[in-house]
Amino acid sequence: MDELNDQRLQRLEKLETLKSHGVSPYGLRFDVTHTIVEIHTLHNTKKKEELDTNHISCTIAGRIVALRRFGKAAFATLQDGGDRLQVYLKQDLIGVELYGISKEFDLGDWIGVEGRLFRTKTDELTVEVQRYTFLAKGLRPLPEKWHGLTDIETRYRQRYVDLIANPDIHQVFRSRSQIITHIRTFLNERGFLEVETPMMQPIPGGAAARPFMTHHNTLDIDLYLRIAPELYLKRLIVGGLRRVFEINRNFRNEGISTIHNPEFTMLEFYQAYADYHDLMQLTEKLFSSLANTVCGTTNIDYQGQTINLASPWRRLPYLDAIVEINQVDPNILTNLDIAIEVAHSLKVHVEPEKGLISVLTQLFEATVEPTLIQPTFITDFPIEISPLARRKDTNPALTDRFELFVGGRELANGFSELNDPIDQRERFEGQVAQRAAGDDEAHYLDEDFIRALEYGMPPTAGEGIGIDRLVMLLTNQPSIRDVILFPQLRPEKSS
RNA sequence: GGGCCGUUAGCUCAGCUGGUAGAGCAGCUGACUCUUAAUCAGCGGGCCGUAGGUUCGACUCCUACACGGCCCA
Repeated sequence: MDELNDQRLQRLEKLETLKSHGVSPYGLRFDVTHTIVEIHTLHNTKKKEELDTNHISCTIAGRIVALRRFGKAAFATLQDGGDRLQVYLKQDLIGVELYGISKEFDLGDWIGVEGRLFRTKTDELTVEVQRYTFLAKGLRPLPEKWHGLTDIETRYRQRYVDLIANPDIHQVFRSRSQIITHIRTFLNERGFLEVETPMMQPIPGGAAARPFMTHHNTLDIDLYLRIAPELYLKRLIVGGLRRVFEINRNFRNEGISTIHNPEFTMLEFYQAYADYHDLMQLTEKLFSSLANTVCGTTNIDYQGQTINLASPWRRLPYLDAIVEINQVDPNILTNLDIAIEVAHSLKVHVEPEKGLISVLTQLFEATVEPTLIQPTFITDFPIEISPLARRKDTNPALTDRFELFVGGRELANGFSELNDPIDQRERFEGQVAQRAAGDDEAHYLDEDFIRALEYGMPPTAGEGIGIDRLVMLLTNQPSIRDVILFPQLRPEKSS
């Protein structure tokens, strides 16, 4: 428990004062006629004279976030859903008794008011209060009115205070909801079926990542929180669902950073009879329609950079990108020694003992990714790092796969799915060997998934899009914690 | 895991080469019936992140730890 500071004690006393006057500090249901934003939308354009001749009554509710008293009159600012409206209390209008009780108002209290709309001398739209009622007494002081709450730790730990003190952030989370709604509509219109697949999986599959583990007592089995829904969604394609998608949480037991939260939201969708080229086009359409809906333009600003999401986007093969962007000897792609040498000259930390592909991957992450500011599809990933993707017909060492980068970050990953069960088994066995060699991010062998493929999966393309990073991009937020309401932190107290 | 930075009143922040802890907002008392960072007069409020150490004396210097941020691996 928090210490009882003087301001809390004073508010607890006010609570008793209210009760002694027969006023309940915590109200029951309250019928509002308008939200505050509705008042603004309906009446913002109405002039002073119009409001004086046509009485407009309303009943609204909100939290007191500013209070200015003048003896026998007072102005209060109510905040509701991030929007604000001024109300005016006058002793002459509401009577000595009710006005007297309003002296117990504190910043942070919820009240409901009934009254008439008018404009003040300074032309501010205001409710002239005829009646008011306490809805909830606030016992803790609010952050300062001018600077708001800036302490990042408190903002994340006590998001409710952040939402009170910094109403601007409401828009970020409204945009987040709008984005997800738009995606659902976009996919529904194209015949995709929304499904839900297990969050608790006996074999965590579909990605290279460390899982969280839990235990089911009755079955007495260990289960993993999913790192991806991929293998389950493809089982549904086998079953004939044809077009499916899922928007839900994935869990990865890894580091936390401005672009990583242990639980994060992923969209995955699968389309039978399609290939990765189809998905690239679909992704361009989805992103530009999202940008138009959320930002009103496809030319968006992200942290000082202008990003143009209008299609078409650049497509660049993975290996070419490493050579082209670094302007280096193409022989790095086939010769480990040259690759190591180049990595050293570029001051990129690599682990040569893990082989050529690992060195190239590290080179790619360090030197290519940060340069991909404008939307770019990197294509044709090596087979070693794509164990679920279809081989290229033209080059069996590469896959029909792409990753989308925007603002220097990976936002999406898609490919033509591997639907050959024999090849899939070999790929899994390669992963199992890597796991045995100490790679704890390598994929597990999922026998039931192979069995499903043996029933036959039509040619299919599938893609995953990181929703949190997408929201960061479209709302211009620098950290994933700014688009997740309750980001993961260490507990406040050790006890 | 490593480096750097931060942690002082409810909030936002000062606090010098070590010498009794400061402001603004918020709060309390009083005045004020159109204010909007209201104004005016007065008053309270501190485990200076935690634990050690150095010192006559530590918010200040040192060490460890906790929590957070940024960067790197």
